[in-house]
Amino acid sequence: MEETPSCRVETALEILTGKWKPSILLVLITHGTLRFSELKRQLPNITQKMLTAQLRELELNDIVHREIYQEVPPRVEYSLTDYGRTLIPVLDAINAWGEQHVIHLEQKEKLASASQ
Amino acid sequence: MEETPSCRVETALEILTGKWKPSILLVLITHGTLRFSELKRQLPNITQKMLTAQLRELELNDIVHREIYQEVPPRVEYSLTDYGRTLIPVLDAINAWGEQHVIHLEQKEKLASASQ
DNA sequence: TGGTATAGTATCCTAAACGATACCATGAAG
DNA sequence: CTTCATGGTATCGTTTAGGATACTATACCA
Repeated sequence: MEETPSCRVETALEILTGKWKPSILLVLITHGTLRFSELKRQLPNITQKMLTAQLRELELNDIVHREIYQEVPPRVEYSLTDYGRTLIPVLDAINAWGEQHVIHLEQKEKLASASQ
Repeated sequence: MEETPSCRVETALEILTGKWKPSILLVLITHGTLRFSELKRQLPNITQKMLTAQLRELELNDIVHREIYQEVPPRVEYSLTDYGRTLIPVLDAINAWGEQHVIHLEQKEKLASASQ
């Protein structure tokens, strides 16, 4: 456990990467509190197993709060923690870069096909 | 190819993730131009295969420039492109969040062991 | 008595990422 | 004519991520 910049970047990226974590976070950011089944409805192709697993990891890192209501059938609600909300600017920065990267790649394509 | 925020975030994250890409980028940011062997020296545990593969991907995405000199033994130099440098603020944001996240987790640990 | 809803686990399988190791081409230096 | 350095490929095996599917507990409702 050294304290290099690349180690810190990797620590942060661990939280954001995985096939589903960005989508889960964005759904929670835009919808606030959601129960498990609602979350699943917003992510049409995720399996129950993956949704559970990713939520557990986010919970372990204090990003997501899990509230269980003792009812039958069960009700479990997920939301961002205050701490989790500190990720929003980071996601925004990544989103902004990704947005213009798509444009950058399109222009590169155009140049490549024009020069043929 | 839809244009959702989560798709853009994932596009950007594809470039940053992988076991070695953050380290490679940070080495190139701090050292400027490096030849293959120097890059490898800075990343003690990477295999030649992985270094080559990751550099090729970064090159494809226009992040890294590869300059071949026709000499024997071969000389190949890698550096960030101008475009690649636009990633630096993003990496900085991720790094800053990762830095305080390490602290956050330590404090959580402390609280957990104190309450036992 | 049996079906329904919710939020999961458990088990097995595939595909992709990653790693270890061996090999290759070139020309200069000895 | 052999050796060395560089910047790679090729091949194989392992490990991890992710997916498909089946199963579970609980209480209510018909």
